[in-house]
Amino acid sequence: MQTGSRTWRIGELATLTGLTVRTLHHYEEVGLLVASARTEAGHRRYAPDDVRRLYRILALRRLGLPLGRIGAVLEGQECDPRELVRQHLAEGDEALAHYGRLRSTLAGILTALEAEQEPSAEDFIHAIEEMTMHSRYFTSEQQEQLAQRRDELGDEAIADYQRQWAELLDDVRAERDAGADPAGPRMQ
Amino acid sequence: MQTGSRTWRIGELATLTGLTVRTLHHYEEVGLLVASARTEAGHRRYAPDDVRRLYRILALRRLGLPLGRIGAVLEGQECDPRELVRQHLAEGDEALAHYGRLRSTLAGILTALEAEQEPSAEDFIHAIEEMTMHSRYFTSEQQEQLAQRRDELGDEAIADYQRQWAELLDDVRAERDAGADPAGPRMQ
DNA sequence: TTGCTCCTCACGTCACGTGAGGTGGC
DNA sequence: TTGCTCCTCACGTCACGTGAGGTGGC
Repeated sequence: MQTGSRTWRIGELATLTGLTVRTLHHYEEVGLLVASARTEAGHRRYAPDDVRRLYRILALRRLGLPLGRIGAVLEGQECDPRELVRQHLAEGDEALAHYGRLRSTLAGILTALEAEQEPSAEDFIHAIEEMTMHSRYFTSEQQEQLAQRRDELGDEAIADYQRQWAELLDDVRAERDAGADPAGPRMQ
Repeated sequence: MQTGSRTWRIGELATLTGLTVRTLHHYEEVGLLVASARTEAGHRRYAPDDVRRLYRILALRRLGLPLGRIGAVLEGQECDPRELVRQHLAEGDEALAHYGRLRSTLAGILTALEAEQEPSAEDFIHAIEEMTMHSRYFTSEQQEQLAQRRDELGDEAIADYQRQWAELLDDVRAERDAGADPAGPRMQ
């Protein structure tokens, strides 16, 4: 234990790992990495065991685990690591699929905007509305929400919901077309 | 202006959009969507124009824009929407590439873990270390950081840095192998 | 003695969630 | 009168960033 082995100062670890000093402070605050010693003046001294732990923290962090999970893994609290990795993969793949859809939407918007020479914010909003709202009034996320609610509320509630949305948008559209807005070239 | 057109209560909009009431409160706090009227008792009343604005907010939010940017777009402050979309695509694609690398790492870890029957946290950490640290001591993100620093600090500083990391890990390893740790089956 | 590093508060970020405690409208 | 909805604080979340104001070590 008390072999005179090398210790590291906080700034050294920060430089070596690319973390900031504040980040190491934070890890200590949440109990993830507590310097095993202090000098008389209160300066942190990290022992080799601390460095080993930090090294593992960084590895786990690279996987995108939140700090709490990292702590649990290091304390051996994580019951089945396979399950953790599987969940993590599933979440990542879902995000991936989500971005796939978003990406094609964005690309479509960009194409539409590039057809104009000096696109205005109005054009932008129009392009977005066209691209994102094409499935009648519902986006895919909203449809997922709907699917959930269908279970909770039943079909007729959903039908009612859809009727309300349609009514709402019709009202809004009617309002606009009534020309109550004298603000000029609202529609080109 | 004062046509007796329909108004909506905050709860109605929440139900219709799938947002929470709190979220609508928040949008008002940050000035993104302020109800255009209040009842005597202070209850918010949303006019058709408000609903139209909310509709656009939701469309822009689906693109993953932060609320501040959404506000800027709606006020016409966003100078070139094409540039915004391009940036957004670039950021997304970078995240996509990042996840691609992470995904294969995760899959490798999972394969390694599934070879065991009852993997321990130790196995987990080992698998991660193997997978994430294979490029000598540096992960790809750290290598990017290094590339940046190389410009700032110069090559010999980087070489020094690498020497320190190697030395550090050697020290730590020597410490471990010296058997100062009586905690049992640390290495299988 | 001059810098550079270190220390501890403590507030800010982002988009809300989650009560607490009280009132309005059908 | 009973619920359901609405209101305004105000703190919590997550992983730190960013000063403020002061001390330690070569």
